[in-house]
Amino acid sequence: MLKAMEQPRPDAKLERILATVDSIPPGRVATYGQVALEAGLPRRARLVGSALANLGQGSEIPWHRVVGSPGRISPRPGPGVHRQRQRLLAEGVEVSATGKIDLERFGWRPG
DNA sequence: ATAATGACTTTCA
DNA sequence: TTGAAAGCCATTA
Repeated sequence: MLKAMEQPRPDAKLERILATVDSIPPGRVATYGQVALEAGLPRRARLVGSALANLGQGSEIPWHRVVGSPGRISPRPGPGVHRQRQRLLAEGVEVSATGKIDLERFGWRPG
């Protein structure tokens, strides 16, 4: 028998991560580490980044609501940073020209 | 199995 | 306050 089909869902973790990101309310932002923690995966901040990087264009996931620990949009190649800033501004989140966000005011607080 | 990589985080100068 | 260095860990090569 082929065990090629019985994959133990490598995506299971990513599913949880994406679900968590999807639960971030509009006008709020969460850090990568925070998302990982909420998804039940402590210390997996980088995995969250990978998951988002893997998203297609047409994804419904609000990836723009995820930022780095200091409340700053994580630098990356491409126009992603700019688009993220635009989307956040459109939601009413104050983003400085350098991509800084006040987590005290716009940080997501689960619970 | 070993090594390199990355949308991260924390620590230290 | 800023920037470099090390720590972390699943995914890829």
